[in-house]
Amino acid sequence: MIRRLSQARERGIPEATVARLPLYLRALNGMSERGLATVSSEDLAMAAGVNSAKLRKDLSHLGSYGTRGVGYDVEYLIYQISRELGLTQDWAVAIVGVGNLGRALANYGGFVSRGFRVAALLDADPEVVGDRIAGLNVEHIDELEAVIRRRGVSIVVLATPAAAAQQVADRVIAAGITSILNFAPVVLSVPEGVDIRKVDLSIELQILAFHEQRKTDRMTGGPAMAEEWPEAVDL
Amino acid sequence: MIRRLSQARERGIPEATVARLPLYLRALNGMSERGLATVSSEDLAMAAGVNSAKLRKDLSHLGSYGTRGVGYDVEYLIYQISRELGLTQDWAVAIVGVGNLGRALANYGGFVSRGFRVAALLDADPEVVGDRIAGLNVEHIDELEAVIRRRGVSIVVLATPAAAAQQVADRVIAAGITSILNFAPVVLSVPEGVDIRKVDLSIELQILAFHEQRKTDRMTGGPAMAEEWPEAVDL
DNA sequence: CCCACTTTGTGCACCGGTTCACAAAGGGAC
DNA sequence: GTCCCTTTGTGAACCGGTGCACAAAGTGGG
Repeated sequence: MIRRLSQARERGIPEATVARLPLYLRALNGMSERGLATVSSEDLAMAAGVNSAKLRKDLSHLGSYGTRGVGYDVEYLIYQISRELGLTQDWAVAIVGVGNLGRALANYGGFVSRGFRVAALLDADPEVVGDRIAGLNVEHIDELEAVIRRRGVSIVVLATPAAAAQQVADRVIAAGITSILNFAPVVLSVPEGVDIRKVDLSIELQILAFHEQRKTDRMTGGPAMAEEWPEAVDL
Repeated sequence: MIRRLSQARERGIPEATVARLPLYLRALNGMSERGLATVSSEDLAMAAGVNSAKLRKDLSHLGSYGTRGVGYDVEYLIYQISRELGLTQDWAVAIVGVGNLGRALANYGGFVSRGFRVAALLDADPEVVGDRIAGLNVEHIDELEAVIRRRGVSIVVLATPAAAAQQVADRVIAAGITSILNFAPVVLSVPEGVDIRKVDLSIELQILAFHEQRKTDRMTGGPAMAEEWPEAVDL
């Protein structure tokens, strides 16, 4: 018991590990549904698409929850990971910006299934304010602070146009929010202590394009180094 | 000229660098619009939200495109990064799965602005096949291989339900696709040489929740270690 | 032409994360 | 109780990436 605390979760779980816990959780939920009682690190790692040594080290950061010679108890591990991630509590999420993406997010089932609940939708366009989407009334952005307070919102999803994102971010931060998921293609500047995660669809495609280009270059006889850049391009 | 090739892009740009190039590109485009001719690593790094040494090292992997004492020529650097990322060519993208998310992606402006063109929408549901979305006819999934060939699609975006994703992935890979952007919450298993990038909205929220929990724990007098897990939980 | 100033490109030390490989621990058979 | 088998938990080497700090390279003024 003392041992567990000492070398395990005492202080901080590596960021890389935190990012993989949801993956393990999903795999475990699948196993739970299929009625599996225990699982080895080998099998779970396979299902989550990672190396088994990495999985074991990740889990060791939470504590010593496996049984040597047997594996991990599926239900118990689900509970432990859920608790560690804070999914045993209910998180109220507000989505700001109800365009195509905001609508898609509001209707996305994956949120509710975990501990997340879309508690508010907000937009600046009077045209959409008042609309009913995914069982919620779209409220006006002027109500932002009031809505956050009233509904106990603690995570905000930004799905606004790029131009509005920083401004909205400033307001929600002033209202006490410290966790933001940003879909707008801008670099937000935020004070110390505020967590921002960014999802950028266009960037993902650009990374794919880079690799795809490399692959096709290779096909067609290697990158055409010399002619690739005409030597004297003066601008 | 030989020097540039020797220590620079000869072989491979670090993955971490590739992931940041789109960021730099966006910042540069903003500067170009505002009429800036040159920019220092300090300013560009600021705009992209990274450390200036990192920016310089990243750019040095592409070649030696700056001028000491001056900075980087904005237009020239835009050209070089675009070319490196393969954005000087036109990429035909197919979106499979025209639910809420697929629709949002089809209408998302960020794609077209870079070298990406949504060339096809496909779905299995006869209800939506034939619909016109973002100027495109939704085609039936049975046409997948034919559409990929006919339209010269080289990147596929998966926005299907989780249950269908692996099956669709297998088909597009068999049809010769080697770059996939996956929005379905599953771990796809794919052969060597196929690039998968994954965007998972629910995972991002879970990571935020983890940090948010830590923060609020700290507020309320540190994590309640002892009582947090009742010692003997036997399952 | 030379000097002072700016800014790049990079060597180097450092750090977080990954992977290997194995000792420690538990289960089950006899 | 002892032995063998399985599987965890982790020490240690390794690897990619980060950031400091500075030499090299270029600009502009006098």
